[in-house]
Amino acid sequence: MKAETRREKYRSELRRDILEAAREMFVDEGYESFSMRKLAQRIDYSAATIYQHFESKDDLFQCLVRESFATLIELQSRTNASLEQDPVSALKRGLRTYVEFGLQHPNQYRFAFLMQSRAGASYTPNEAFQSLERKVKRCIEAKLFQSPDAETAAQSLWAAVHGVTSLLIVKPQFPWVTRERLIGQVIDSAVHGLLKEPTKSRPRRA
Amino acid sequence: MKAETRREKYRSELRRDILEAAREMFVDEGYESFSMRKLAQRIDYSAATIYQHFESKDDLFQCLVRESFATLIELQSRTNASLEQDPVSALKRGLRTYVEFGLQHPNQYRFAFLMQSRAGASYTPNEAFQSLERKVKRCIEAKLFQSPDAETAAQSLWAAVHGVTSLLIVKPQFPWVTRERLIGQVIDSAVHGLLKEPTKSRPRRA
Amino acid sequence: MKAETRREKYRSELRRDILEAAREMFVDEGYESFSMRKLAQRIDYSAATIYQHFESKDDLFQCLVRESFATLIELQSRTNASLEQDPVSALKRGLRTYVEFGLQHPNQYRFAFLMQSRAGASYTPNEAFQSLERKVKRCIEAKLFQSPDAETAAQSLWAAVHGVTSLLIVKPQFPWVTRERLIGQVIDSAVHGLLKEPTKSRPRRA
Amino acid sequence: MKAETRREKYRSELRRDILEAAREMFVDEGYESFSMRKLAQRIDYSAATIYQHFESKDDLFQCLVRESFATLIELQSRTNASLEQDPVSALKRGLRTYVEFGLQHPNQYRFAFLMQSRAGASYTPNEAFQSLERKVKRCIEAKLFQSPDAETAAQSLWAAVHGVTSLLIVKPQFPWVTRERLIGQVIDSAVHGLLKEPTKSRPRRA
DNA sequence: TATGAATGAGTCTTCATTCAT
DNA sequence: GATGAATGAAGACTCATTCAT
Repeated sequence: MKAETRREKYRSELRRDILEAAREMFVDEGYESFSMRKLAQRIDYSAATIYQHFESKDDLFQCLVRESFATLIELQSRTNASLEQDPVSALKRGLRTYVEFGLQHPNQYRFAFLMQSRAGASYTPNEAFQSLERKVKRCIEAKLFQSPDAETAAQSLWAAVHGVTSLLIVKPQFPWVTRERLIGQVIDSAVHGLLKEPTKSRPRRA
Repeated sequence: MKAETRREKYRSELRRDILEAAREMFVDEGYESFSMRKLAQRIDYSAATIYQHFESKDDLFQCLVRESFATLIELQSRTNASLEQDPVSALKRGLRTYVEFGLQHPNQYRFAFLMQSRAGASYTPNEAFQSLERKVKRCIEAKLFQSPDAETAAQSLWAAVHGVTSLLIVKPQFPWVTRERLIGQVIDSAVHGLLKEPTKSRPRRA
Repeated sequence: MKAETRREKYRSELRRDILEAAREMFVDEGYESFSMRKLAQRIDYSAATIYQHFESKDDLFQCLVRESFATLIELQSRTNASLEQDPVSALKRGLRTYVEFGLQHPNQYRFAFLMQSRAGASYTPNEAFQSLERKVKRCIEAKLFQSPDAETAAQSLWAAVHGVTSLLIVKPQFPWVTRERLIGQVIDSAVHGLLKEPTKSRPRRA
Repeated sequence: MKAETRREKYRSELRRDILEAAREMFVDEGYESFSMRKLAQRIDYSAATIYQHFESKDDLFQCLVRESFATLIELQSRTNASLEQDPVSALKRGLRTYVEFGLQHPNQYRFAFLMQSRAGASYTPNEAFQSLERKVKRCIEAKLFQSPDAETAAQSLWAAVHGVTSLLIVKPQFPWVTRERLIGQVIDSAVHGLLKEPTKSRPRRA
């Protein structure tokens, strides 16, 4: 029994090693340029070994994508959990988390939100979007938004954060202002555009 | 004479065919997965023929990118021409034009803003962006914006419109609210987020 | 008639242009790397035009080789013609001409004397060798050589000059002493090794 | 253990097969015309298999060149070991060994001295030449040569022996006199051409 | 369980050559 | 007589994957 367990533990450790190395390489090189052989070399195992843990290159990649989404969703729900009194702050926090996730997992983000074709659709659980919608609804319930239209609100917010995220990923060489500044401005504008006038505390940016 | 002309016409037609087919394929499969052989097969010519029109895969790709940008830029400059008195309205009009361009030429848009080739760096003529920046500056000169930081303003606006545009293109099956409504909300939020308080005439959306 | 002639003249001029350009390119790039298209480009004609003057790449090349040999043979016979009183000097002159020919037409030389296979054999008219033999015989008739064995003498001389020539061609990057010095030494040794003792005026090289 | 060994043995056998086949093909067709595909076909393996043993066409070629030189050098150094009192005899023996090496390993010789790859420059280890130079220097130290210029002397000797060797290899169908006779004459002439007069004991060849 | 060996299919690209115009 | 267009065949090389050991 114990031996079994030890072996299993070893097995899953190797699996993790593979995933970790693969994640870095996918991000660095993109899906097509990623190669099983290079991965094998990097983790100092034979290429065949990888196939005992993952069916194919695609399988490996999808595992990573699923993991990433799980992370995103968990991050989002954690944001939910920590009930800030202010639903607007909570909303902003969620949006920030979304952007940060994208910047940290650019390849998964690409696959999830920038590609259309092939298996593309299946990669896009919009669970992440639902989390955003929930936060919007809380703002509406608190009568902080001009309009009770949660869908339009959520979608416009999504558009805004997706905009920054994807541009920063796809055009890294563009002469952007500080990431901090840009992301802040986008989120602030998008959220404040939905708020009722008086509630609004405008951001104080130089 | 006539023969010459006919030949030339034929030649440029073939060139167009290649470009059109290539565009679709690049969009469907991404830069790396795209293959000259597959393209050749699709247009029912030998691979070698393509090389009489384009130096290399990369050359072909760049031509498409350039085309896309050219189209967008031309549209933008047309918008510029019609000088509206109100710089904010002009700005909004420009943003709308941008989104509409994307929705009407989704493949061109993809090329310009959603794809990355390996050689990436040099492919980003930001002429399109400059047109936007000019409109922003006019608003700043008219003291309508909170901050004189034209760059941050322009970039945040770009992020917003790029967000809607790309989401609508890439996720057409998502249960969006009306395009009109969504686009309006995004643009309004993004622009109003930059305006000074009093100037602001909030949009009247239900 | 006249028109015909003019046309013919033009035609043969073009033929010459092709040959001249091709010769340079063959020498620069070697047989395999030479390309009809590059040749066409260089002479500012279409590739197809070349095929109206030469059946194939190989035909073109063989024409050049034949020309080269004709040159070599002519050079040799000219050496013969100018009857120097001294048959030894005539012999040496002939050997020198041989080496110089090789260095000036390295690619033809390669094909003639360094390659074995394929059509190789046909490229090697040993007429050139016969010219050498004749000069050797004159030395023997003048009782200047130790042995009356013209064949051995001629072959050993050929070996010597072929040795320098081919080494200089194949190993250009070797740190050779002056070409002049090396060639001189090789020829002097090879010839003097055949002479009768007293006749011998040793070369005075430092 | 045994399995490992067997595998290794098999592996190195295949490596040898590849090398042997490649050598013949390189010799037959020249560097450029040689093709990995054709090689693969000939040894009845896929082209990809070759790449598990050699990095590239050039790598394969270089291995063969190195092998050839190694063989020659080993033979030469064996000659050096047997110190003969007479430096001239030692020199002649060395030259003979050189020629014999060429005749006994014509393909190796071809590689070492008759072929040129595009990347040429670095392929010429002149270690083999140095062995010859050392023997020449011993003659000079013994004041047997007319000139103290070891370089010119050694190079002219190399030219002579290379000349016979390569002609005998490349033109086997030529009506040569006896190999013995020809080689003897070439070496004698080349060496004696360098000696001081009185020392010279002319060869007594009919 | 891990792996070395092997491969078929695929990549981009270049070439000599033909043919209708 | 000259040529643009077109192509099939070939080049080196890489890859994901399978399988016997």
